Amino acid sequence: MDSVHDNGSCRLVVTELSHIKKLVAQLEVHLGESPDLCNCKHLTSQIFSLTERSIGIITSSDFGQKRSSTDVGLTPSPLSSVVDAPFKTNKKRKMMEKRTHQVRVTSGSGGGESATPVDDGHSWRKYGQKEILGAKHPRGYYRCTYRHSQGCTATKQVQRSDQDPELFDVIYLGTHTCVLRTTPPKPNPDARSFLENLSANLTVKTEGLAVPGEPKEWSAAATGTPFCFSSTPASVCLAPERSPFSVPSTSENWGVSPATSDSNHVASFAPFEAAEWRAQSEYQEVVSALVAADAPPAPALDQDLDDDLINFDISSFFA
DNA sequence: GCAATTTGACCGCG
DNA sequence: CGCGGTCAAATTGC
Repeated sequence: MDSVHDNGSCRLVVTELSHIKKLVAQLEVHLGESPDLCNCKHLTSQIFSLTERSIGIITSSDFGQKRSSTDVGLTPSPLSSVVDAPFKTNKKRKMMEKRTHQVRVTSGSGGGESATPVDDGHSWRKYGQKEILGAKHPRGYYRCTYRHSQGCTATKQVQRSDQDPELFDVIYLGTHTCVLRTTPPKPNPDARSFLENLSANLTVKTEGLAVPGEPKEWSAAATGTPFCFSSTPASVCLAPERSPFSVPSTSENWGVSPATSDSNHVASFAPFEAAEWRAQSEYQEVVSALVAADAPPAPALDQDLDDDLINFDISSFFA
């Protein structure tokens, strides 16, 4: 974990992110000349602020150490960490493993709350919600949709952070024994092509410039593409299948992920299968934020991911 | 009509 | 006894 905070690496990332900022700024200038492209300008500003945030996170050295009172007891470790917490000898109650893990959702356009932190590739069904003492936001309880049909005992709890509305604590309990649907082709079999694809899409979007002002703005964020490079998930986010997310009917989506009951086709990244998740997810988070998808973390990518992906990122992103 | 979500009640642990 | 977790009836959405 400490290795992640290695100074050199951080500096590198910061440098690269700064580079992105510059590029985006340039891009914005260019876009400014074309009235049609104001929507893209909007995107660039989103990218810009996102990048800035990432830099901030990194330079704060603790990677988003912002404390939220609710963190106490939930996530002993910093942002987006996966924690193995051997359960305190509870007799019968939950001898299952517990993994805590924070997820940041960036809704970019300030559209307020977005609906779902991440979809982890499993189908969850909400079975409860509770106000938690001392926490502003209630906690949502989810179990695997296939609990009965396949006897899968996995559950998760999702709670929004008090202070940072974009931060969610997700606690996974137990392991999935259900059969994951056939893993769809990973969005990033190769980071390079992945990003080329991305930039290609960006280009297309620049030209297409579909309906800007639609209520999409919000739904885009809620749609399961929390990281907003676009308001049209299908085009940029490389996970077009994810769009059918139904925003929970509640006005208070605050964060209980929409139980992804319909996420049959979601690019899978299962916290349990992807054992590599650990601390490197700190970088991953930044990376995935930049990449506008939360899917990438596939078992295949290991520690190499950090550096490689970031490098790819920077170089091919706007190239 | 079915499946998913909501929400108050219930239960067990500390 | 309070709090957190789960259950299950009612409600809502597709």
